[in-house]
Amino acid sequence: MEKRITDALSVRAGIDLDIKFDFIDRAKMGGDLALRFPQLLKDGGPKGFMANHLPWIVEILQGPDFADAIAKLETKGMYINLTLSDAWMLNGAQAVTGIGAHFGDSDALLNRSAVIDYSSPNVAKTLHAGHIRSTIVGHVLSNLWERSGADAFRVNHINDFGGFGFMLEGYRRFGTLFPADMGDNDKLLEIYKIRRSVERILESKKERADWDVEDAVIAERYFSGAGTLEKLKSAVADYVAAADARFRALENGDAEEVALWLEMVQWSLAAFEGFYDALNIHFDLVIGESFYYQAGDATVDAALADGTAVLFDEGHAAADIAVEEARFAAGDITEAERDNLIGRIRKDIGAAVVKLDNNERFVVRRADGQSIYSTRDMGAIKLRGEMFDPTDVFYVVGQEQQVHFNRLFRSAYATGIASADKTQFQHVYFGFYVDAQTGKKLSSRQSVSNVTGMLAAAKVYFRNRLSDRVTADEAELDSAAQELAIGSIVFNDLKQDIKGAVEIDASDMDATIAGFERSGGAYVVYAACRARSILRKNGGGAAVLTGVDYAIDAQEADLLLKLQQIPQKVVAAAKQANPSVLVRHLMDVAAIYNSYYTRVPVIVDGVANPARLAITQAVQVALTRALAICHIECPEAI
RNA sequence: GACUCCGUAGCUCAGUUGGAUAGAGCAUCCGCCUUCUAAGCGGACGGUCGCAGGUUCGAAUCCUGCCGGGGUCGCCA
Repeated sequence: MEKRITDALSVRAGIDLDIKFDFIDRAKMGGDLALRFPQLLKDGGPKGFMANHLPWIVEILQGPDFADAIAKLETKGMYINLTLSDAWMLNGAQAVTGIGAHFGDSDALLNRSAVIDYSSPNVAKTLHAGHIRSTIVGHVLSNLWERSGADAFRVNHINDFGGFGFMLEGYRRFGTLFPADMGDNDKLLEIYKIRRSVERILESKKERADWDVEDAVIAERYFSGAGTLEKLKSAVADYVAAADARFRALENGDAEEVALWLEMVQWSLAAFEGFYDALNIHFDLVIGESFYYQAGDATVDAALADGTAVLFDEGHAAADIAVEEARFAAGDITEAERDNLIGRIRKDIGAAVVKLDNNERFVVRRADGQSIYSTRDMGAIKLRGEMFDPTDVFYVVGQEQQVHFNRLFRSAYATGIASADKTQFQHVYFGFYVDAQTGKKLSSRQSVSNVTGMLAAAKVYFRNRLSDRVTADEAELDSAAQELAIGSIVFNDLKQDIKGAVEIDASDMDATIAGFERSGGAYVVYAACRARSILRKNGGGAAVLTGVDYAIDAQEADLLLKLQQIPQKVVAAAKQANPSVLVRHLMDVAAIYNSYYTRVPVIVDGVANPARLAITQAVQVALTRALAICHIECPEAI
């Protein structure tokens, strides 16, 4: 419809018109569709437009070409409000039902191919709440791109390499000290905990009496005899040196280290699988960052060879320091800033860096020759370019990594491993789960960050709610509860702009899950189930509209127009990398349908009204399919 | 301090890229289950769009400067 109008009016105007179509409310504004013409408005503002352009536009729209679709046309100032015909509305409803399982699909992004990098758990660390967000947002973003016609490649970039020297060394060094009943993966988590505990103590620079109680227990268990800050410091230094040696051996392919590393990675992956199964989310490609190590190293060597990266030596540092001195002398930065920047410049001496504008650097290899995550991220960009030839690459990772990705993307262009003409990179970041009480980010120590616990609690919650109101066998109740649990967590994550924080009440899991339920996921699912219930009662027969003369009312018009907009919303959500664009629209649809359902009976005295049945079929199909794009399944009955 | 995100109703958030009288949900209050599922529906109450300037026929939206909050600050990932 929009295209039809744009084409017809553009021919007459002699230019490609960019028309804004606003969907409006019959009850409030007296129409379905409002037209606005920003280009024609430029000359002379609203008054000029009304004098020079309005008459011919009205003439065309009221002419025979649009008689089938436009029932009424009104002008209000600079707006042209159209009321669409009843027949056009009902045809639209029939079309939605006809498209069925493919409703929501379009070819808007047909020539694009997207790599979506999401979830990215750390081997040997516990999955925290942020991984749920990344996993859900990344998965739904992939769905959105796929359904908009693009190729979407779902990639899980497992962090299986960085810091692994600590694991390899720790596993041997602390092996006899672990509790006897500790499982393999838990040992890895324990090693990480040891490292964090002693780091915290050393950072605090406090003596034994003032150590954090939990940290002190760990330190004493695994570093026996290190009862003073000084002794602990040297014991840890010894551990770090040994860990570095292990990591170097791993990088160099030492058979024994590689074998143990592979075994450890498997322990973690097995633990992650449980989480992905519970969410029913899977990937096209699960590759550890270790896979990209050699490619990354080669990328750095190539960049060093062609001069896009440099071994940052005293000379480079002196030049950069001179720049900062000059900025200080010119009064652009304060003395403290200058000292801070110079400190950082000195720190980078010896490392391989990509020089960026604004006197920034991106370290791509450590001074001691070891790779870091940026090395491997560069390798990943190179190899993915060869594997997928993407037009768009999304990294669905928390907002705390903004600086890293900003520099990574600039470095990718600077070193030529990606071309700005061809590939767009985007860091899709999201807010944290925060404590509802304090507004602060939840720490990984807090129990709610245990993802499997959250899912299990949600399932129990919905299982109890269901058994109160539905009679079904145990298996059906279980699967419905599982779908609602996933659906409500997913919906809660996607209902608002993903940049925002999600509040969790860490002290009360039931209240938290109830909050998820209220956030709207169950509401939308419920609307779809009611529609299905009517269709079931009618015996599943399709609506026959031949010879039906039915006057569409204002609410029906609103509902049907909203359904028609869903495919556009899918595309908009994909392009903006923001699923909430679609989710909010679905909440609107559900609200209108719930009201309609209560107000207007479809089946009276055992006979279904064909037009209302057609509308109900369309709503059922549209909601179910659109929710599926958002990774929310509708149970048969709730 | 630098960078970045945010500030709209008591609370949580929308606001279609500068257009019509700024919208939802929750909370509060009033009504509705003998009628296709009440996880629902109808109604009421509630706003100086952080503050101050500027651009424009027109600003919650764009620009500048303040104020307040979250996050990050790099050879960890």
